[in-house]
Amino acid sequence: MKTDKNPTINEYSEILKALGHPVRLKIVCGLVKKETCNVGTIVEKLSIPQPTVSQHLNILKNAGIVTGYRKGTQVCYKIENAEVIKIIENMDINFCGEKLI
Amino acid sequence: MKTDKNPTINEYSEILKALGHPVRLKIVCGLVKKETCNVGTIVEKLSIPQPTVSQHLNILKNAGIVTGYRKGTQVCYKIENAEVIKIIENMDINFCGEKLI
DNA sequence: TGACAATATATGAATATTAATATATACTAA
DNA sequence: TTAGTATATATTAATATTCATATATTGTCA
Repeated sequence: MKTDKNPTINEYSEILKALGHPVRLKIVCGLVKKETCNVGTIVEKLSIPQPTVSQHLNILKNAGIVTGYRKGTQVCYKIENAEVIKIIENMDINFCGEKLI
Repeated sequence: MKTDKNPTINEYSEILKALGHPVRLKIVCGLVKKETCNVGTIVEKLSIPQPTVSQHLNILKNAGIVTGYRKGTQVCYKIENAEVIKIIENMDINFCGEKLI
């Protein structure tokens, strides 16, 4: 309840909008479970073209949800935002065999 | 954890997408607090044209988030989805004087 | 019934999103 | 330096969203 630094309605709606795409939600759920993941692994697991994945990661980055850090030739992404972890962990998702990352 | 009837990733992304708009998030947060509200009141409180409000309510209805019921000449909306209440109540929103509904 | 109030729907223009292809950049190893 | 791997960015066409105006529908009451 440190109300002051909490996200405003507009900030939350930005976050929810970014999470409101199946590919991005899979990525974020995966990162909540895995802590960290590089781009190539996401590309493989989701079977989506690499530029498309980078574009989605960029949207998540702009929403303040993830950050990336270099690790040699790869870039690893992780969740940046504690609020988002709370939101995701609070949802009872039925993964029904769905593969994440 | 009755995993079977919980929303899937795709269903959740639909919900989050619907919540990912400042006007709709205000409406939903307001309904979580107020239990129920008619269209006219939302129009007044948010100072947004009536058709625009009806359109947003329709999006929320299609996402399974709210339902409306007639009460004489008015239509009252309320939250339909328990998952959504959980999501909203779990968020630490800084309303900073923002008026809801 | 007619008039009015409350809400919904239709339409369309402006804008945004999505996702693919092509290309550029950054790092590593030889 | 060069080649190769990993990732990012640019561009673009298709599609979707947003939001306003105009109009239709539904219910109430005299």
